[in-house]
Amino acid sequence: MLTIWLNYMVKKRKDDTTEGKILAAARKVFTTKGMAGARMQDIADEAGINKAMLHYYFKDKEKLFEVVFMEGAGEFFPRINKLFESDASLEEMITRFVEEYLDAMQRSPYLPWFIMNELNRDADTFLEKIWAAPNRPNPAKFLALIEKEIKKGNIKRISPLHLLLNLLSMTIFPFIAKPMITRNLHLDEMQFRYVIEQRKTEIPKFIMDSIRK
Amino acid sequence: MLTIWLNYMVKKRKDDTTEGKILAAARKVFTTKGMAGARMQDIADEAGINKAMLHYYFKDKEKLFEVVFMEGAGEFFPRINKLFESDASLEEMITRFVEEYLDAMQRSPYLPWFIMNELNRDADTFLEKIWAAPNRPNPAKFLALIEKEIKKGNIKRISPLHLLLNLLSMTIFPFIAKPMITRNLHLDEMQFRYVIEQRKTEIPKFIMDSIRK
DNA sequence: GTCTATAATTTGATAGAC
DNA sequence: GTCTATCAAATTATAGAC
Repeated sequence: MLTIWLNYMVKKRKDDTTEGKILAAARKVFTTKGMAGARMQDIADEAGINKAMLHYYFKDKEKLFEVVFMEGAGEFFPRINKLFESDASLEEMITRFVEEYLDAMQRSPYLPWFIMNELNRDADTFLEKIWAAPNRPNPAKFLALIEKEIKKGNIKRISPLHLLLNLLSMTIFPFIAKPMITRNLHLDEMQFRYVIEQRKTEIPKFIMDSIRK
Repeated sequence: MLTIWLNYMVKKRKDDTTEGKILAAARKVFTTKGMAGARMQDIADEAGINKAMLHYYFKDKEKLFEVVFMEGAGEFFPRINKLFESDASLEEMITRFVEEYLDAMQRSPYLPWFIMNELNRDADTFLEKIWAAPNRPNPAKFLALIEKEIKKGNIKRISPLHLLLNLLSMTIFPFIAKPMITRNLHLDEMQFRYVIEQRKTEIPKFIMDSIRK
């Protein structure tokens, strides 16, 4: 009885089903090599099965890629929205956004690069679908809040647009430039993680120091 | 006599030779689609010639890619070095770096993405070669200058590493995220150029406001 | 559902005429 | 140097046995 229950729990774990193994493998290969560079054979090997299974479960390469991409975009974009749609103060908003975003990206470091990458290749195809999703990125509220804070005299006069760009840049860029950064600054994996950890406080401090009156 | 001279001048223009046409086409295709996504046929079409010519001039795809990549990296990295090795003051250094970098990228907007992209794919292969080049990126001097300015009490205590990361992020990231940015903020090509133009003053101001005592 | 074997397609590269 | 036609290799996709 216990074994049945254990079996059930284990079987339920996504990564133990064939479909789950394929998805995990596809995620890994697509996010590191991109759509064009990924090979179906690599994905099959990574999943420990054969190519035919990939087609059995996901029809063709494009379909499999789309699942992985949309899943990735779904993780990448809503975190931006959390920032935009929260009711917190500006400082709190910024702090929490940086923290949560860096945490999420520590778990999937290749995600920012992967999303940006495929967006550069095929912006219209994918942005169309992301756009249609319920939690599409909407910076309007964040921009409006900054305007309000300026008018209330709480922060310096600054372009809301550029503040937003600065925030996103400082948070996301290090993951995209990771190979360049680790190499040029002689950082190993652990040290890079530590630098990212530091940025959770460094970025909000840097921003607030700049806009505080 | 005049026509001979004119002919000579015209023939000398790189883009009018077959080799020049190929290089220009390869630049365009490789920087937008990447090594894996680029097709030799696309390059040939873009150049207005046939595939055989590509191999006649550049042996194979990999060799052609390497020429384009190293040429691009040669343009991308030395501008970082100009910052690192100048004798200017910190503020002047930052201002000039941002200005020159954004100018260069306005001319080749896909360059940052292209370099980062291939570095993500094949970091060791290319960083090895870039590293061997005489003008390899060397942030040490910039980091040292920041330390000095802190000790002299000219600026706030701040982590030099994070300041460097912030500077690079804010300058380079918008070009990598261009499709996302233009789409989400409803910017057309002209407006994007204008925003970049604004950043030449916005970024240095943002940084100096943050680190000034 | 899973496998092996094979077909079909795409794409890089070359041969050979001009 | 340039072109057309063709080959060779890599890669996606499917057929069919179990």
